[in-house]
Amino acid sequence: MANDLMLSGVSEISLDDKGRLGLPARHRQTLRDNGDKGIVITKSIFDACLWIYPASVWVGVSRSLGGLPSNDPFNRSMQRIMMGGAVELDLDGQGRILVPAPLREFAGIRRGAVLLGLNRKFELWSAEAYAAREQEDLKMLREGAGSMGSGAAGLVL
Amino acid sequence: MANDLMLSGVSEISLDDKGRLGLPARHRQTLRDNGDKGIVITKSIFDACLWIYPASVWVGVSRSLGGLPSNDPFNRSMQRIMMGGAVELDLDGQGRILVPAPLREFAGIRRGAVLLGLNRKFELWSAEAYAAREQEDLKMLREGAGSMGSGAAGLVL
DNA sequence: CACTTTTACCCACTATCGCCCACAAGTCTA
DNA sequence: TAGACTTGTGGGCGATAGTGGGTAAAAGTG
Repeated sequence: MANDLMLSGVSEISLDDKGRLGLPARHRQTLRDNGDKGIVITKSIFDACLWIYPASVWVGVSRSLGGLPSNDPFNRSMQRIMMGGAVELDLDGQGRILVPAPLREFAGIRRGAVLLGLNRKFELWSAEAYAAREQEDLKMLREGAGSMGSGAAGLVL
Repeated sequence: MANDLMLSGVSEISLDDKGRLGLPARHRQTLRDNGDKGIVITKSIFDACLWIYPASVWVGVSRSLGGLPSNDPFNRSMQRIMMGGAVELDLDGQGRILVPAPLREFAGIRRGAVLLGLNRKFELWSAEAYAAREQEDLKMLREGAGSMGSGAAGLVL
């Protein structure tokens, strides 16, 4: 069941010269268990990184996106970036995907990359961008812990 | 029952060259009694240390994290650090776990480490970082006892 | 229609991880 | 006090995951 997916974990991955990215074995396993054969890769609307969805999750996401009223410019921007950037891909025999050049460029990914499991999707960062992002995240968390965002203040970690 | 867990105590542990960490026997026993076979290790959002959750506790934490609205940057940072960092591991035959290299690096752990039981989870520190942290903790407590943090003022210790 | 570029599939190598065995030191018991 | 057991640590080895490269088909372009 797609809603039970719990993707997580950092992986340092290197793309080869052809732009292929090998999905870590544990994630391949998770996707298989979930009945997913394909994945959808698209642009993040928040950061210079890519979002990678299991195909079964993407259908729900794209449905929600498509259902947004398009009189709102923000919605139109979101649709253009996410729907427009979305490419459906299958894994090759070695469990790899070819990340399309425009998307690689969008995220500044050359060779070193970092793949983050985030519940229902993955985020793919260039190694450099991720290192910077991690520092920013930590800074924000450590400075702003007293004024936590919506819903987060009551979390018991 | 996961909510009854009462992990406590400090242990000085040394990781071997492969990055393996042997969980102290008394904690292994506690986890067994609790019906936990796996553990989840992730990054702390507050300090340069790692959080180690029994798998049964983690499911609740990750569900809470995943449910946070992602339009808030603070939430996204939290999700990226905690969900993104989270790796599920099983103990090997000797009751050890292999701490993934990116996480070891995050916490600056090389060989000497300190494991703290904190109710529902563990904190894993590098020996040096923990020594420094302990000094800071004591300093803060002695100087700031009059202005205790949220909820602590009324504590009967 | 021919040529160039890209992509998909196959094979192959190497570093790493997971599992097993082994030992040393400390602790409890008889 | 001595022996047996438990616990913490080290290391070897086989399986496999991660990466690189070649080749043939397909698609795009002039």
